[in-house]
Order: sequence, then structure tokens, then C-alpha cells
Amino acid sequence: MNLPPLAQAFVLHFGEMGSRWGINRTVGQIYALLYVSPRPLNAEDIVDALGVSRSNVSMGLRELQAWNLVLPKHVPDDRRDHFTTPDDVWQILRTLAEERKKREVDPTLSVLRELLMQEPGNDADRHAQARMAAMHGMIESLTTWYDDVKRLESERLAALLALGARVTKLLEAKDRVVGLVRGKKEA
Amino acid sequence: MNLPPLAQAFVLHFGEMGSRWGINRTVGQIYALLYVSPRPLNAEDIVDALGVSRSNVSMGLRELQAWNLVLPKHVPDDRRDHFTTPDDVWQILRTLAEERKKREVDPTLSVLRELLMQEPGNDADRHAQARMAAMHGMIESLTTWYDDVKRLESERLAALLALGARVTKLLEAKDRVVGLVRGKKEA
DNA sequence: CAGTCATTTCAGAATTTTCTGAAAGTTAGG
DNA sequence: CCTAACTTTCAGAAAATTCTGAAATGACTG
Repeated sequence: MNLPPLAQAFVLHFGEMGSRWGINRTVGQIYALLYVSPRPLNAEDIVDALGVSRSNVSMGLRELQAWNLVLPKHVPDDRRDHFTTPDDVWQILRTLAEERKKREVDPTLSVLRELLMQEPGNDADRHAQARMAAMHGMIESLTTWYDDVKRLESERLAALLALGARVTKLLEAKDRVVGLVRGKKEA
Repeated sequence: MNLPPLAQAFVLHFGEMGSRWGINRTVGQIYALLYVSPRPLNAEDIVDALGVSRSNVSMGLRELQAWNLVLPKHVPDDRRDHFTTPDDVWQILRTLAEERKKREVDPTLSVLRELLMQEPGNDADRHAQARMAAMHGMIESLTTWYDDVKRLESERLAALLALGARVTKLLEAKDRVVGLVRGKKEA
């Protein structure tokens, strides 16, 4: 590997974290490399920078494109494919959330739905189904919320996060108002 | 494996999803089994239900306890250790979020902080550092928000999610009010 | 404190995942 | 179409992870 020190440390870290994030070391490193690179890189550049085989880079790029984390970017007068990462970090976050949901949550949601349709044959399954219903309800709320929030543009999303749990304060205020109105009506 | 059909399907699914969730098949299955079980189970119960080795169960339980997803629960007049999962699904969500943050986000945040302290030695590293700063900022907002929200009790958290992106409406309303006040002051 | 029951540890077997080099496939230009 | 540049595929090697059985450890009881 042959990179400036800070870039290298970043790339190595992403390689190490890869397995915890559900990708492999090479994929993590390729992503990190493209992320800090000032210009699109071609496969050979990546081979040189990381010291892994050409075929490994090819597979890694394929996976990253499947995740929508890396985009092909045509460079004029060069036949070779070049690649970059989108540079809006909020967009990256949205992409990551979307893809992880697709891989890690959706399959479970659909299995739960299916199992909740079935008729339990005994007490054990009746209890199991009740537990599944609880889990299903929670995941459902979570994904409904997510479907709502994912549409926010970067700036608004950042604002929402900045607000933090002070949202709760707004909620409380709203509750008070609603309570007040109800009180008046009932009075 | 010897379980009622719905419980079995659930357990098998968790086993399959395990690798995507960063745990192994047995760990996924043990969790699922305890989750749907109407009472705490001991290690031998788990061996019987899942058909894996005793030692594998021991290691799996250890990992699940490290994740705080499974708790030892003493059963009177029984020498053996028994285990359960907490049953509030919102509590489970909080635990999961906390542990995944600890494993998947915190190490990166600390590496980023460290690398941002260093003096870049050339233009490439200067650019790399700028990109890292962008990523750091995004993760920081995210974790600040999370630190806020994780304190909410289950009921309030559910309410927040139920509100969804309508929070944005509140934000807009707030912006309008603030704008109004500013306008008045300036007038 | 010997014996039994329960749990953990750990070395190596089994399995799965990752990575490579060679071969096949694809595309643009002559 | 032929060739050269580039990319992908894929079988098997290498590495990492998961799982097991045997042995060690711990802890309660008579």
C-alpha cells in the first residue's frame, strides 16, 4: 500500500471495520480510498494504492455499486472505467440506511408478516405469535417513521437532528394544547 | 431441531439473518428461541431445541449477554442458569442501537478525531482531511441526536416515531414563528 | 472433602468467506 | 472483423470463522 499517511490510516481503519459493517476488508478499503480521493479512480489505481489483486478490486467495485455507495464516472479520453463516491455525506447516510434496511430489516418484516397470518397449532405457538406481533409492531413503527424521514433533503435532515430530543418538548407542548382544547370542549 | 412450527420458522429465520446482523447462526437462533419462549430456558433446553453442541450454546449465551440482549434469570430450586430476553421491544431496540453504535460507530468516530488533529503533510492529505471532517461532522450530529433520543421512555419514543416526518411540519411552523418574531424586531 | 452436576475453555475439525491468477468476455479503434 | 485494452468470471488456494468434543474448572451437597 502506498498512500499519504492520513489517507492510509483512514483506509486501513475502514478495512478493519469492514467485517463489523457487513462488508469485507477490501470493499471497506476501496470505499475509503474513493471517499478521500480528490478525483475518480480507475481499477488499476486502486490495485496500486491497496496492493490487492485486480479481480478482487473488480468484485469489490461491483459490491459497492450494488450498495449504491460508489458510482461509475466517465473520464473524457479515457477508455477505462472510473469511480467516485457521492460527496454529500447526508446523501451517503440515506443510501446506507436504505440499503441496510433492505438487507437487514425487510426480510424479517416479511417473514414476521407471513408467520402472523398462520393459525397457531398449540399454546407454545400462540405465545410465540404474540411475541412476534410485538416485534412486528415495533419494526413497523420504525420503518414507517424512516419512510417519512428519508425523504427530507440534507439540510432539513441536519436541522431535525440538530433539534434532537428537544422534539419531545414540542410534543409535550402539543399534548398540552390538545389537552387544553379537549378540556374546553368537554367543559 | 424440535419446536412448534411457527417458533421453528422464526428461529430458523434468525439463524439465517445472523450473518447479516454481525452475529453467527447459533447466536441468532438462541436469541430467537429465548425471545419466543414463554419461560426462561437453561442451556440444556437450548441444546435440545436447536440441536447444537453444549459448548456452542455456552459461547452463544456469553455473546448475547455481552450484547445485553439476554439476561440470566434465576429459577428457584434449580441449580442451573436460566436465561431470558427483556420483553419490552422498545427496550430491545435501545439496547441494540447502543451496542451497534458502540461497535460500529464509536471506533470510527475516535479514529476520525485523531486523524483530524494531525497536520497534513501534502495536498492529498489536506483533501483527505477535509473529507474526513465532513464525515466526522455528520456522524457527530447523528450521535448527538441519538444521545438525546435514547433517553426517552418507551412510550414517548413510540410517540415520536408515530409522529414521523410531521415533525418537519412542526419545524416549519417554528421557523415561521421565529421569522415573524425576527421580522417584528427588525421592523 | 469426595462426588456429582453444571459450566467454561480450548485445540483442532468443519465450514464459510475472501482472495488470487488464469481464462474468458467485452468493447473501441483500426 | 481483428487487435489491443480493459473488465469480469470462476475454480481453487488462503484465510477467517464457527462449531465440536474432551478436558478443565467451579460450586454445591451429603
